[in-house]
Amino acid sequence: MGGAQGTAGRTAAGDSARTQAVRDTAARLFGAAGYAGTTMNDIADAVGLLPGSLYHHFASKEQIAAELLTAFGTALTDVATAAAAHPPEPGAHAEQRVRQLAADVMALSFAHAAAVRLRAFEPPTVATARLREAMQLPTTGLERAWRDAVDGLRPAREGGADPALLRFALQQATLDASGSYRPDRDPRELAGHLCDVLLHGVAVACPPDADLDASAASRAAVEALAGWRTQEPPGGPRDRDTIVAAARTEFARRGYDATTVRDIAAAAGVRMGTLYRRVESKEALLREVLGRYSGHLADAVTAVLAAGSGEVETLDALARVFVHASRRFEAESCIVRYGWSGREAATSPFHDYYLETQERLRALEDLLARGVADGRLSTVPDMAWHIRSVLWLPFHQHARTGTARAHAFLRAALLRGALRG
Amino acid sequence: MGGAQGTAGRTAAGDSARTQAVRDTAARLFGAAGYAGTTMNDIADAVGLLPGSLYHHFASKEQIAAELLTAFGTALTDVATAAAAHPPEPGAHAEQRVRQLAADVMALSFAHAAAVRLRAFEPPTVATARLREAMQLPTTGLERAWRDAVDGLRPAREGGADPALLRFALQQATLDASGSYRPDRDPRELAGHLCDVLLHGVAVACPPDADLDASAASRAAVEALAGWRTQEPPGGPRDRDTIVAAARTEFARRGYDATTVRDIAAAAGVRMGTLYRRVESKEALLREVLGRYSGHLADAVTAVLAAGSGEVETLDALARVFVHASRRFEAESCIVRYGWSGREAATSPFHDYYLETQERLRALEDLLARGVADGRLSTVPDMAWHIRSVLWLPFHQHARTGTARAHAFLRAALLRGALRG
DNA sequence: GTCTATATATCGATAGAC
DNA sequence: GTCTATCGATATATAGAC
Repeated sequence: MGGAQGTAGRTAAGDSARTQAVRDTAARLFGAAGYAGTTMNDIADAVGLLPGSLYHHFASKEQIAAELLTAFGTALTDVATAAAAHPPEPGAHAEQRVRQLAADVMALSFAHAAAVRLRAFEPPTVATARLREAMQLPTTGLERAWRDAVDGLRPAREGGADPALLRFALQQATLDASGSYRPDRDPRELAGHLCDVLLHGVAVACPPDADLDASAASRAAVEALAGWRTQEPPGGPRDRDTIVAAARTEFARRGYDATTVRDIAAAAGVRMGTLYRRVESKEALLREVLGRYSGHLADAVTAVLAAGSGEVETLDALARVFVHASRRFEAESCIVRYGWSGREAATSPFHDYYLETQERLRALEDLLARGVADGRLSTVPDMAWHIRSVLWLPFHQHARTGTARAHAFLRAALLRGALRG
Repeated sequence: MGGAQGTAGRTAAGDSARTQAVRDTAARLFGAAGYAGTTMNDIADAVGLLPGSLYHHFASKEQIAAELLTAFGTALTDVATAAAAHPPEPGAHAEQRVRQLAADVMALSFAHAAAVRLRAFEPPTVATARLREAMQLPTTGLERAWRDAVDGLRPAREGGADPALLRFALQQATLDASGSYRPDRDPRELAGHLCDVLLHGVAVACPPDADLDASAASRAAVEALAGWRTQEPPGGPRDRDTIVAAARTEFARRGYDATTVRDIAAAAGVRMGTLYRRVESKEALLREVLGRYSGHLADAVTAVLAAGSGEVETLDALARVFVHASRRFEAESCIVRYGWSGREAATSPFHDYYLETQERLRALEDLLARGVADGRLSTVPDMAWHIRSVLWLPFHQHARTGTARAHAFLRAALLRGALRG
């Protein structure tokens, strides 16, 4: 197995060419704009039909999405089954097995980008019961495959990368890859470079923990993190901030698109009239939530970069920042994850946030370039993208993983390399 | 109790005037055009709102209908409870009790015409589960009230009117009255005249059964009924007649509006293309079904009227005809029952059939007028309407009632009077 | 298999009554 | 200042016809 997993993975025997065209078009649009963000009208326009005619091919919008998810699940099971067919062997082959699995899964993630988007980037509350069921991919086989593959690696040294977190990172990053990388890249090459980063690390020589903890960048990070803790006291019950806080919670639960102004008003305990007296629009609420979030992030990142430490120490401090950010701003992480679609459109309320993340990515690229230039960092193609996707992994979602353990893993894997001795 | 049961029966405390206006308007339109025949757009137009604005007042179209049905059920229970409060006494008061109950129920039927229409004249298949549940009126109390009232009447002579069928006729005719009479009549007067007809009969002197059976009208009726039995042999499987027969069955099951052309094609075992090759339109199918039906009815009625018997014998023969028609053309009876709304519109596919029923009603009126003129029939206001509603009662729906027993009941009640000695 | 017409329903936003 | 009732736009879906 392994190889090409093109649109063939989504075809169903016996379907007419037009039915297939509808499915493919829907997949493209779902992948780009999400389920709620894609209307039957959009699909019909793109295919060249009238909206009602779609219902000759599919019983409902939901059914199209469910079929895409099912096809993805089937393909994943096939990959896991093929991986299980070759029992793991310790030693030299082990790394190759991990790389093979990463490449296979990442290829699937790209081939089924719509399903990935639906499963991982769509808030569960917008989906009906049937669609939620289809979102539950059969990942037990895949988890077993990752466990076998990672267990085959040379046992970690004392203080090395936590194998459980390594499994988690590899599985999560490869499965959701199509949401983290640009679609024109080769997923198998990306998988290889991601493995380079996680298994071998990017620091040519890495200082001991004590030195990293004592760096100026680290101290700047810790200080910025302390600033995040300042919680504004909740004002009066009908205060504007109360509404913003309610919007934040609701956006995180349902996603921006699926959250109605009525939801927010109900959660804030006010009526529509009051809400619209306090805030301009639903979009303004999102901009405010994202603005505060991005401001906090920018403060911390700027402080770390300005501390003047070496590139390795700076990268370590950034890891500390992002690990804490995933926790402290879990709601905002959900919001941007769900709302990531259409981010590039200038009219999108996510656009400003998107631009700021692009700025931070460029700053990271500059940092890495300096590190490569002065010989402190090894180089890998698209290194900034890989590092960003690893820094943003939701480690806190993995059972009992606190920020300290997550940060320790990032040091061990990202800087020193999970396989390095 | 008893008295006025105007729109007050449908009001709900705490509703705004507009909400009440929406409910009342919906009731009016549902009563006139049925559930499927009334759109939210129609209601909104009539109230002076946009369709979407209706959803501020009611969660769904279904909810409006369910509230109307519930209000009708509550009012019926109140009537039954009030009737039970006065235990029945044998003797002179008994007839008055029956008349009181008939008047009360018929008044409710008129005040809740929309609910009556929804419950009795709407095919169950168009309703959702929740609406079907609301259609199940709490009639056990009412049945008990009718049993008590009718049992209080003087026991029937040997060969007199069957008390069970008398209960059935009174309950059915009063409950569905708003579907059988014009809405501008006073329901309490109508109830009184209906009781006159059923309890005292319209024949001044009624010949014995043997003479009725031997009349020329009776022989003409029996001969016409035999003609109905000629079943056209079902042609080829894709024959036009096969499609017409399938349409007849489907229309009866779901009602004309709710039956789709796809339903008919599936039932006939043909594809849409074949169907449209054989028949002109869905409407043409209905016209053909109703045309055959009306033709058979007209043949029988014309033959009976042309037999030249006396008015009493002729009426008895007509009773025979309609009792058999309810059975032989049960499907058609359902179809016209469900499709009765909008019958007066010239564009309605039911219009032709409606005109023919009007003709038959006029013929019945002429017959009755002759009978009154020559002293053979007693006179009651709107007599033809009452007789028609009794002749069309679906006796076969009452447990184990065959045509012979139903015809015997009509002779005993309609001609001789259930109470006459 | 597709079109045209139209159904029920939702949602962001706002005007105006209280 | 607050909230109710409304609009305008648009969503998903169905059905007759060809």
